[in-house]
Amino acid sequence: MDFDDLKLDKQLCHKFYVLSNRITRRYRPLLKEIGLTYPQYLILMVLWEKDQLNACDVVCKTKIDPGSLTLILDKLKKKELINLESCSEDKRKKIITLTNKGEELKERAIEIPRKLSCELEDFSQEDFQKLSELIDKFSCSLPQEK
Amino acid sequence: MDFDDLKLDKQLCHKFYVLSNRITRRYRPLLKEIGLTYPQYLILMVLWEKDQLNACDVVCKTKIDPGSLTLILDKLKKKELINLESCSEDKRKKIITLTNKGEELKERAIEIPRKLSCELEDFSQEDFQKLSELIDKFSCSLPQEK
DNA sequence: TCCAATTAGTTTGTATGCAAAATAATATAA
DNA sequence: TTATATTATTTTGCATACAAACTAATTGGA
Repeated sequence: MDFDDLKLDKQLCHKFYVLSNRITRRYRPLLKEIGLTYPQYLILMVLWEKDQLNACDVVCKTKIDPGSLTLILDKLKKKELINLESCSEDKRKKIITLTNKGEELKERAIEIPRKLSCELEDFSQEDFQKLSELIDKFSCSLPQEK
Repeated sequence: MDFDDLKLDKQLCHKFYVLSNRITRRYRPLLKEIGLTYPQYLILMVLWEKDQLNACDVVCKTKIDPGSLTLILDKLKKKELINLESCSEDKRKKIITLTNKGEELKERAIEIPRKLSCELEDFSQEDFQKLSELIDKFSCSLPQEK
């Protein structure tokens, strides 16, 4: 029988696994300077774009697991970067709002993508664009999750 | 100031984060059928290609964190899929070997990449190849880690 | 030869990712 | 209206990912 399909080098999944972890590792020291982890950074990014979201919105945008989100939000609250309150119209919903401190962190965070993009060597804007598009296309070609 | 660089949609890192998790999630039910997690599957894949590796080799190939590897290997041993023994020439090294049961699992595992590749719609072999190449190129353009 | 690197692996503590079950509140259909 | 379904979030338990500190064994250089 032919087992070539089981060779690690051929697995796109493994390339994603490796690169995703490696990218996060790249962010880590920079994020540490402003006291954030990567998922915490994701959450703040969506809030910096549009403040006052509920947990569900954040899950939708960041794709962070809902179960994990609860814990991470608690941590962001403890760091006084966000406020949490339940929605008066729909008490199931939890409204997330940036504090001043959270809003101000944006100024320092903006340096992160800038620093990191400078690190890339021999990877052009066009490559970047193309890679981005292919990932989106691949994403769309995967079966929907429920 | 311009904060466009902080928009989530523009972050390649996030695309990787999302897709990598999504792919792993796709594997999970199939792997569950043969009693493996994704990292466990990675380890077995390298052993199926070449049996009798030490922990360091496995780290190199799979890029699994060394600290995590210790635990995962213990679990694979508990499932009687591998044997662990220390190398006689260099006692620091830990030799990993497939058991018969571990070797036999290959037959069932081969179905996994086959099933999953069938799931992709509108994503051609050429796209696949191109994506794979771009990821490699991107990978190379990242600064080396120590 | 002997000690200072270096290498291979382990341990510890923190932070997710995730499935699945559980809660609580709201929407909906009969 | 009322029982049922759905939605939003939390909880629980397990499995990594990772930095950092640590141990043990081996290598290399003075």
